[in-house]
Amino acid sequence: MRPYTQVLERLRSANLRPTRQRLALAKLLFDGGDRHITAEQLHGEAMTAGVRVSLATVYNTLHQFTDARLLREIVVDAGRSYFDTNTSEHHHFFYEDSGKLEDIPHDELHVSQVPSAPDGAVIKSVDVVIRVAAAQAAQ
Amino acid sequence: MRPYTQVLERLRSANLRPTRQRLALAKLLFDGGDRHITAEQLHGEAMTAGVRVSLATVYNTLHQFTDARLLREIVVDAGRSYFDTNTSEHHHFFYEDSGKLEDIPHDELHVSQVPSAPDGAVIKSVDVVIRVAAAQAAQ
DNA sequence: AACTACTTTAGAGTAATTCTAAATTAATCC
DNA sequence: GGATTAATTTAGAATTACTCTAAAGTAGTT
Repeated sequence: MRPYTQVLERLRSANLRPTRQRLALAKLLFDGGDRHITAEQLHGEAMTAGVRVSLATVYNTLHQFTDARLLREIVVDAGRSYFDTNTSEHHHFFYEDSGKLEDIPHDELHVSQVPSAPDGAVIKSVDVVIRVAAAQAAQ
Repeated sequence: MRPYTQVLERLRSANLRPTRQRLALAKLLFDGGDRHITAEQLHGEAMTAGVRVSLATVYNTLHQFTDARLLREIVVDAGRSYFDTNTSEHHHFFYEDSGKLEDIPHDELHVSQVPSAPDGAVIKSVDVVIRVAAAQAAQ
């Protein structure tokens, strides 16, 4: 269990204390490669791993990590937020049947001719979601 | 108030009876050009217009219309579904500040090199959302 | 060790949506 | 056109995901 230098630094620069709960959640989030996870799922994993942490703290932590750019929030499903440990620019497949998300590497999909934002507004992100489902009638 | 031939036909082909509530909601939805509206908003409009209809029926009707391809459901905001009266292929600007959606015509934005769906799955849609906010720190 | 500010937490509260079971209405059949 | 059957609507309860609150706990500082 080596010290998470990157996490620690990010926490410090965001003025977030490296508490037991934040470090345990960071370990669950960032030790498994690229992940897409909901708050309830992460809370479940913490419980399973024997980490005592409340659901409220999981929500707080996910939002703080998102603000600190350690996570990215993804909305693809009504009434549920996913958090993505991959913060680099990329897009997603969304499996409607299972509710799973999968990264599409940045170089495998290109959006061209992005219209400019209206006056006084700036583009915050360009999000592409390709929804897929078990083979049957498409669209 | 001419008879909504298209709506009536779609309802018929979806085995949905043209009830007072469905016809009134169809009128509110399809009489104003392209619209992006939530269930609560539509229910509010119905109330204002003096149409007696329950919120449950508004939800049922929106989903039935979506299944009948009269509407398209759009998820851009955690915990809120929008319904779009424009069912042709196009994408959206989402104004994070106001919660408003705006169409991007199909020919103004192009997604290239769409990766193919994994085996056994089909692509149901490719949705692009450009999130914009009042000018300040971008991304 | 003491102080102060930040954190965590249980549980209440909220918003959007879905469910349920009873009442209503539409379409069909004589 | 009234009776029958099946679809529809509805109020209100239930559910889900999430946020808030205020009290107790913990971290960093002196």
